[in-house]
Amino acid sequence: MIFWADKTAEKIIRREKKLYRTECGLGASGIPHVGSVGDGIRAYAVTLALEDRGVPSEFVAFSDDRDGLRKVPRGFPAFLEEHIGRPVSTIPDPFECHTSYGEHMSSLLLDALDKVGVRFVFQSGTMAYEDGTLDDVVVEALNNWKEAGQIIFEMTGQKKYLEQLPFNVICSECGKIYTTRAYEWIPEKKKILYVCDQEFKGADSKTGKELTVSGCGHRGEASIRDGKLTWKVEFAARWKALDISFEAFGKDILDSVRVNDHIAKEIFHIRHPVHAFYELFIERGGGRISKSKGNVFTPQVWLSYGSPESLRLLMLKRLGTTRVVDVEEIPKFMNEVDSLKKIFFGKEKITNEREEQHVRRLYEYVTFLHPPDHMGLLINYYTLVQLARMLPKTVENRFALFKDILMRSGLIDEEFSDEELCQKIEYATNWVEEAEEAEEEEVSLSEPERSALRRLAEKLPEYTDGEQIQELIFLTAQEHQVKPGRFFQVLYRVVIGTDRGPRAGTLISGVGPQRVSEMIMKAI
RNA sequence: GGGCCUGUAGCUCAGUCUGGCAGAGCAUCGGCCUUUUAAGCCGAGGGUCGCGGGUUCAAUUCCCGUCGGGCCCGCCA
Repeated sequence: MIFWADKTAEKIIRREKKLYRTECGLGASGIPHVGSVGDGIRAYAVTLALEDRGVPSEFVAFSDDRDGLRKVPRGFPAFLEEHIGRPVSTIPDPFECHTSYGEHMSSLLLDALDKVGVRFVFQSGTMAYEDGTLDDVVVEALNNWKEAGQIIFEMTGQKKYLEQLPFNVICSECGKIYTTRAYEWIPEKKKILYVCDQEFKGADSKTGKELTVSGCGHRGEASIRDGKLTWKVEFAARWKALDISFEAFGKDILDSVRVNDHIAKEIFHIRHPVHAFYELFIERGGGRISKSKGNVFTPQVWLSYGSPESLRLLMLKRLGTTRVVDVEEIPKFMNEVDSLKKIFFGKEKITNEREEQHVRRLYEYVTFLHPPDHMGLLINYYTLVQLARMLPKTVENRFALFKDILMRSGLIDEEFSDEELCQKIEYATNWVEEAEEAEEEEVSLSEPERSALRRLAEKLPEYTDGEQIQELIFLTAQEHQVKPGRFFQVLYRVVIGTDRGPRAGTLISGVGPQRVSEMIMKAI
């Protein structure tokens, strides 16, 4: 097997379990970035690979909703400032539609996973602590906290946990989790002594100002359910408690994972899960999105311009290399899905047999191992973008026009459903309206060109036939001593904003001569 | 201070794991609808695979070094 998820599954399956669980952590402290669904999609791919081998598997989405809020996200209400340092599951939902801030955020991610077609079992971190799921592993960690602290120190040089328990208590007075220091573990009572005397630096991303959050000074005694393990041991703890066989992770938490792998072995006496390491995504420009609207690049944004398949492709294709990802990449991935599909259905050949196998398997995973029976619609995304550019949403019979132009130009002749086409048109339309960089190049017109355009605009409404319109354009150009080539270029620029396009007559008769006439008049 | 990714055609990148004539898309150029710009088709040009060494019959691929681009960790979660 040559696909990474299959290789990973082969490794995992040697562990001989009844049920193989894959896992990913879900951040719940901010609006999820498109990269955040990657963990889930990758873990789910491994679950599919395991099931494909006939063993049961499930994917657990573990929400880190007991993590504290460290900064107020851009555009969020100011009252959140006073909640900095508290677990996100105890902070009110600023949108008032969920029971907490944390629940709101993780619901966004779960919604995205759902839309992408990932099946998962949800586990709230807060619940896992509160209902005792993690009791045993917390006790085990705390009983060995000195040793754990030593491991952390040796691996990272961090001295903090030589002196304090790897456990963040939620202060019973002020409710903050990042300002406490747990200094004593009383095994026989299963109690933790702590003091709320720490400082940490949060931030308000709106103002950019740094906020120092201080503890309230409270001293208290906490139970093992009144806080959470620190990340450096928590992963290992939940791997054990939930019996996790696989977890992917990004470069940002590489250190934590290394430590946890070690902790898993030394403290919890389990084999750490099989991992898949991936590089992070970086954003280049972000297009218009972030600039004008202050939007972050969420999975939902991706899914408004691209299909679930395209997003899966992004996440599954390659793990190990840094990728630039922004909205401009979406059309490329849409087209790549089509090209994988072509190869899968044998419409296009790859000479390298190995590569062909890889591509076919990749396509299967892009469909989450449910490839369609028929190839269906293949259409270049940019083609739809161009069409969408000249057929605004308000045009009557928009879908019929799209279809007609595409059919007539022979771009779609395979079997496909209207639904399929409609969906792709919608993606491209959203793309044109929101994501495309408007390249408003001024058309500099010479006098003859201007008068030729005016003349054309006057005559156009009298015509309906594409061929005759084509003829009209040509004659108009000649009458005004404009080179036809130049005139067509000008015309395309005025009508659809590019230098070239489909046969002009067909195009104009499709869009409607009256409409085009108005567009020309407006432009000159 | 520690670590990761990356450098291949004008541009964006495959290919490197598993060594075997250097690839795609876009762009460029030429040709093709009886006069025109054809979201199409056919064809062409274009690369010292960052640089220097090593291993090998053979290196873009493996090893060592080096230079450039970028990122993560070094608070915490």
